[in-house]
Amino acid sequence: MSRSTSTKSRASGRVTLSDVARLAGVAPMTASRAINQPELVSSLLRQRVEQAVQELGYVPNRAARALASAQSNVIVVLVPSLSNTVFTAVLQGIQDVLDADNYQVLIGNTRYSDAEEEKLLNIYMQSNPDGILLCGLTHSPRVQQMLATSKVPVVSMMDLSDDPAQLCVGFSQLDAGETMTRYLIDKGRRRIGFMGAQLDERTLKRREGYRKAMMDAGLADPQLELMVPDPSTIALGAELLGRMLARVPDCDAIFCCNDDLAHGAVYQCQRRGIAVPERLAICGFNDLPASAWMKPSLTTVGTPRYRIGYEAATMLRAAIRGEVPAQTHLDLGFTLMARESA
Amino acid sequence: MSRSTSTKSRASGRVTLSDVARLAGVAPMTASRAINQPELVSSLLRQRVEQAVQELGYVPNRAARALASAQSNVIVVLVPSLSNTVFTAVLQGIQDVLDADNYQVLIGNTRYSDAEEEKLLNIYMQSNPDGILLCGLTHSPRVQQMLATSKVPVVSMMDLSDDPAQLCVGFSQLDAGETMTRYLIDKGRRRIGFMGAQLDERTLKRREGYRKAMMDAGLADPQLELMVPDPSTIALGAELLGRMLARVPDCDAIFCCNDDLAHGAVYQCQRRGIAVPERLAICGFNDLPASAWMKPSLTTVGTPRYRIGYEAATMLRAAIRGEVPAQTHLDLGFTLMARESA
DNA sequence: CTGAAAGCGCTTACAG
DNA sequence: CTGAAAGCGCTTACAG
Repeated sequence: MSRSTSTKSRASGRVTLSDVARLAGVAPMTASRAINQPELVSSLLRQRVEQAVQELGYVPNRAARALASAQSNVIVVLVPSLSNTVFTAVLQGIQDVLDADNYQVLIGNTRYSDAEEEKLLNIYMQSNPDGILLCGLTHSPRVQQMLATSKVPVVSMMDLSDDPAQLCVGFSQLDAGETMTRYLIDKGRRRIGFMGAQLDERTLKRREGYRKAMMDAGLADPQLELMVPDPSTIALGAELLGRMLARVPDCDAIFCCNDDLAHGAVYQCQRRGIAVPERLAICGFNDLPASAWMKPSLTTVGTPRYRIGYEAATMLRAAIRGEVPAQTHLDLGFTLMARESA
Repeated sequence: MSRSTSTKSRASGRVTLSDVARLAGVAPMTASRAINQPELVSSLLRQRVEQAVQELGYVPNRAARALASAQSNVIVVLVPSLSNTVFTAVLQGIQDVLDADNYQVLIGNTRYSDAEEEKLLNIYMQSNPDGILLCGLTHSPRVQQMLATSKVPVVSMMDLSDDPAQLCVGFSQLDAGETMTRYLIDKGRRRIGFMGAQLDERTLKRREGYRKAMMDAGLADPQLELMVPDPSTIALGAELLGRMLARVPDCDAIFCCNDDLAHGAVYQCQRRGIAVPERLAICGFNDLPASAWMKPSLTTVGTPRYRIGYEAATMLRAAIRGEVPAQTHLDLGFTLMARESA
């Protein structure tokens, strides 16, 4: 696999801009312009360059461009999970904005781990990103420091910050948790359990809302909270339902921190012959596709995940361009979906 | 926001390797070695460099490294969907192999479109990837040409190729489709429908297997095939079930090309009071988490998606290192999951 | 509208 | 084990 020439050159063998320029009979600078800012080049030269590009199959070298221009056109997105469709919908929204714009989106999966987030961000900072999209408001001190010193624009997704300076797009997880709980209380439920898994920031916020509503109604009871750090799955929901009923036999409703858990709880009730919602009301969070179709259909909270990604990317792009944002906090709201299960 | 110095410098203001070297009192080359190949540097200088890195908060510039070394450490992965958990599991397997290795994984979502695949690959080739991971065996001529001329190692995922030279990891989609159909025939079903959506390569291969089994049993009937190009969803499965029964009233089993469709079909049967499996057997493909838990539980085909990603990434890494693969085709098989619905 | 020069921040390929 | 020189493939910042 030796090079055909015997020079000591480190050339990669790939076609470069200089090759294109030579074939087109112009300076590399002109070839560069013809490709990136064609309106600045006479149509004659532009055509000659375009033809040379075609003929040689020229592919620009992104690393060289990034180095010379000090602009990477890279956007880093860190999500806590790829198996949770909530975040893949967020990613879809992001890509729909950014793909069209010649941005390269680096997707990192933090697996709900602060340490992993730190590690990924550390690696991705090497790519000198133009902007960063994160999930949630709380991050490790080192992550906060990295972001602060880099001065790269950041938009936080999913929740709304208390800090007015922080760019964020989402909805109040706390309000949503409170709203769902009040709905159950209004339906006459009294012994309302809360089932939480993963114990990520959003689950804890939803529980805060649950607590607030229970407290206000004078129904609070620590026994009613069942929290485990395991990842949310249907299987876990099925298991936790059993544990909840064993611990609180008179439990008459369960607010699951997300739909996966709720699905598992409903399926478990079907197996055990527990009537939903008559004997036990069950509700979830996020409104996954199956929730509307299963029997009984699931009462849950609809969340604007696709739009969160879409609007966050739009806001980030504006920030990168140095535009002053019309608003730093974009509240996209949530929707209570009252169905058969509660 | 002007620079503090009045030089014409294009310097980005970021800390560079030279800054580290200066502070450590060594040449940039030595600083580079201390960071990337520490075993080649005396422990004294190594420590001085490490301290300088800490003190300055040095972050290496990946673009500069890629340009100088002609090695990007980028791996491109193209999947047809991010909302389908099959592919997010594949990605998980890939990341578990590659994240540890300082590779940067670029994830592209082709949305089941050849044109989009072509566009994404075109853009990603600018990053000069060390290797590429694709889903499926068939690609547009231009994609094939790009891959051929670039000489970048490629591993195909999901199915097994007829071409012995093509690196691939997966299982026979055709055999799986045939196996599931024979299972239904062996159960005494005669009017077995096939419901397919998206019409991607894998769905068509599964249908081929279905046809083969039906033909062999003398049960083939074009009326039994219901194929639509729309994306697979639960809602679509529910709708298609209605259309299938309207068209083939004596249909006694339905093989859905994937679990989403099957879930929708089962839910629709529940709504219409159609007994599953007594009146109508329903089965799916992929064994998503809900399939084992729903009532009736879903008969389906278990597929090794995480392992496909894991093994494909492992094979690609070996190919990048120039190792001769022990085998070019890795068949990970599939498992018929016989449950309640069929 | 076009181009010659310099430089982005690293690593290769030597030489000592 | 250490380092001076050159170069990777582009774009910036000028100058004409």
